[in-house]
Amino acid sequence: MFRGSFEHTIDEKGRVSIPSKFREILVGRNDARLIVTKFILASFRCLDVYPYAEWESFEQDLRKKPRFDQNFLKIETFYLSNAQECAVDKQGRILIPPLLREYASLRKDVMFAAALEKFRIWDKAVWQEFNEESEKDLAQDPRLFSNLNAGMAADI
Amino acid sequence: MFRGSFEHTIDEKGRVSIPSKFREILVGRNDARLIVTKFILASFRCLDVYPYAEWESFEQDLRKKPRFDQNFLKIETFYLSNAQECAVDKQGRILIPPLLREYASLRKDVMFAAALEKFRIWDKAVWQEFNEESEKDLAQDPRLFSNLNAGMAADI
DNA sequence: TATAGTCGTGGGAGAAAGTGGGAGAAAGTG
DNA sequence: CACTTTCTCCCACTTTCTCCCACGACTATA
Repeated sequence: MFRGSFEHTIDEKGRVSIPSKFREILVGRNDARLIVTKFILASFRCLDVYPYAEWESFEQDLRKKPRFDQNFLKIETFYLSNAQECAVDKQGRILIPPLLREYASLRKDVMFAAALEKFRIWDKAVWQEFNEESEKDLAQDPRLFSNLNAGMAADI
Repeated sequence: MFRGSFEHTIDEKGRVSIPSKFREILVGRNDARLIVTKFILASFRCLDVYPYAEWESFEQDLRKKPRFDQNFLKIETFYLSNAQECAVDKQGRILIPPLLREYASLRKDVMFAAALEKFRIWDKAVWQEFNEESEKDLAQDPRLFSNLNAGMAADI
C-alpha cells in the first residue's frame, strides 16, 4: 500500500527516480516491474502507475468484457493501449516512455502521489493546481468528506 | 499480451516496422505471421492486427454463430473478408496491403496501439482524435472505468 | 564529529531499433 | 514470347535507447 507524496526531477532522457518509500514496497513484493499509463482527473492529466501484479489482475477482469462494446473500446484505447511496462533499473529509476511523458507534460519537476494500491505521477504545476481545486471544493462543501461513509459509488 | 503505443513511419512501399516490444512477443510464440483486417471505432477507421493463432481461435468462435444471420453477414463481409496474412520480414517489418493502407489512410506517420491479445494500426492524426475524444468522455464520467463491471451489452 | 551507507541526479559508450535505397525475382500485359 | 512494372529480399546507415559508472548530498549510527 503506497503512502505519501514526493517531489522528484525528471532528466532529459526521461528518467526519474522512484521514491524510496515506494521502492521498498516493490522489493518487498519481489517484482520491480511497473505498468505506466495515461490518466485524467477532471481535465488534469497525469500518469497512473501500477505494480505489475496489480495491473495484470485488472487486465484479467477486462478480458471477460465484451470486446466490441463502445465503452470498452474507449477504455481500451485510452487506458489499456497506452499502458507500458517500465522496469525499475539498478539506480532505482524508471524510464518514462516519450508519449506518456508528453501526455502528462512532464518536463522537470514532477510529483509522485500515492493512491492506495498504485500511485500517480504529475507535472508539479498541474498537481498543485489540482490540489488547490480539490481543497477549495472540500472547504466549500464539507459533505464530500462525510459522504465517504454513505454509499459512494464504487469508483475505479 | 501486447502493451503500449508506439509511433512509426510507413514508407512509400507500404512497409512499416513492428514495434520491437510487439515483436518480442511474436518471436516468443515462434510465429511471425500476422492477420491484418479493417476495423472501425465510432466512425474512426483503423486496422486490427492479430497474431495468427489468435485469429484462428477467433474464427473458430465465429463458426458457432448462425451463419446466415444478417449481422453475422455484415461482420463476415467487413471483418473477415478483408483479413489478410502479413509475415514479419527479417528487418522486423510488415507490408501493409494497398487496400488496407488506403482504408485507414495510412500515409506517413502511423501509431501502433496495443489491445490485449492483438493490436491496432492507426493513422497518427486519426489516433490522436480518437484518443482525445475517449479522454474527454472518461474525464466527464469516470464511472465508465468501473461500470465495466455492470451489465454491459454482450457483443459478438 | 567522523564515517559508512543510501538516495537522487548526471553523463558517456556500446548496442539495438527504425528507416531508406537498390538489385534480382516474379507477375501482369500486350 | 518479350517487355514493363511491381514486388520482395538484402544491405547499410543513422539515430535513439539502454546499460553502466560516477559524483554530490543527505541520513543514521557510533
